[in-house]
Amino acid sequence: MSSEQIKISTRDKILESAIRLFAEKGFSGTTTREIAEKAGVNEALIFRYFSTKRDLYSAIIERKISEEPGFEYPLEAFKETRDDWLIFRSIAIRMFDCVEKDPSFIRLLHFSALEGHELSDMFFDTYVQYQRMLLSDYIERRISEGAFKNVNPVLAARAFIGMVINYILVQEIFGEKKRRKIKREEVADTFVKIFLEGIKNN
Amino acid sequence: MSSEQIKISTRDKILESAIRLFAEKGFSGTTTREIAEKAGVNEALIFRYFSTKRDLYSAIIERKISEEPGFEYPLEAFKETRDDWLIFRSIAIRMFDCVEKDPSFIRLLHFSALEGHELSDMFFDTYVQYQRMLLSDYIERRISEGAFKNVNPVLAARAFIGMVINYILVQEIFGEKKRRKIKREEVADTFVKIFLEGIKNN
DNA sequence: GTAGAGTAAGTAAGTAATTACTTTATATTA
DNA sequence: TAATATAAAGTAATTACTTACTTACTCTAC
Repeated sequence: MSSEQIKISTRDKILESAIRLFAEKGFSGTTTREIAEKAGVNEALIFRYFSTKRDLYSAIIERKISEEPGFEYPLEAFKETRDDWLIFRSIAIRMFDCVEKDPSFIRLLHFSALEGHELSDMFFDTYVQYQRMLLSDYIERRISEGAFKNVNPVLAARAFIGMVINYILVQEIFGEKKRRKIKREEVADTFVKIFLEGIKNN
Repeated sequence: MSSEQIKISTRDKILESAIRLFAEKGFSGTTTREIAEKAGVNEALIFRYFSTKRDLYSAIIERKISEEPGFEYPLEAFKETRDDWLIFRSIAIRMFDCVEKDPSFIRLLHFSALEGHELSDMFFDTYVQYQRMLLSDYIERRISEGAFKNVNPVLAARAFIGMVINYILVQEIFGEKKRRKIKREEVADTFVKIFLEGIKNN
């Protein structure tokens, strides 16, 4: 009870290293031997836990889908607050946080889409569609309240998410990370400012 | 001189089918046998024209880099016009056009970045960086003229490009293409409206 | 407590298929 | 004649995946 050793199961070791490798080099760029080496287990064990390499990949995506949603929002805030600045800013910051906490996530998402994995749609829906829906609902309400201009709320949501996601994508995948280093807060503030000034009435 | 047959060289046939396959399945997801089959040439010929598979990939990226820049702007317009609406709208439309004309382009760009090809940086610079620079220069000038708010011009440029690119990306790579079908013009108008209203003074 | 049985975890070696790439010998064309 | 193409066969390495076997742990019976 006192000195409980944290024993990482073999299954988890395999999953962990597979996530990192698939995120780094994609499905067909990663070999099961590499995965086993990185996990420090025998290659044959992979196939004891997962019947095929593709199965392992699917297990990873399923796990990512069911895991803490990464950028989960204060949902109540969406319904009670009308503090646009706070809401949009917190969404942007939350997206930055999510990617910083789990850098393999965005690479996995893009690899699985490009490589056409069967679960990539669900992956996409869980994160992107859901988020977009929440945001466009909020925008729609603000339009009907007369606070926002009368624009297509889905397009407006996509505009805002697009700014942020694309910024992150360029940093993470196109490796601009190291070159420029603008503070996240400045980025978020600028984007929110442009967007809100652009959509607000008056 | 009269009945000049359009003879597609073997090299071009190989390049052509390799572009399509690499864009579809990535570098490590594509085999040289497939490329040869699709091109209708013998597999051995690939290695007569390109010493390795990697070489072929590089040749493709180099070709895409040197090719007509896809979305080339009316550069003079940037310096002479002050019609913000026209400029931003034409940029957005031009990006839509480019991707529609050559759907493999955006997939190649993303695959090469994810798979970490050595030329992917140059690829990125040629298209994204250059375009961003043009746009941020324009924004900077408009700020100094007092037409735009005083925001970081590079961030503003990235905000606008991000909206459009992300929209395209989701349609093309995450396959939302078929589901929704909003007219490009409506998308462009909405984005430009939000952006310009957000950045303009008064 | 210990023998033994049952089960899970681990391993080395090997499978057949596929990979990028080569070779050689034979056509076709300019 | 000389470059360019083809087909077919073959290379060594690598691939995903399997096999047959050993070890380690756990539970039960006495």
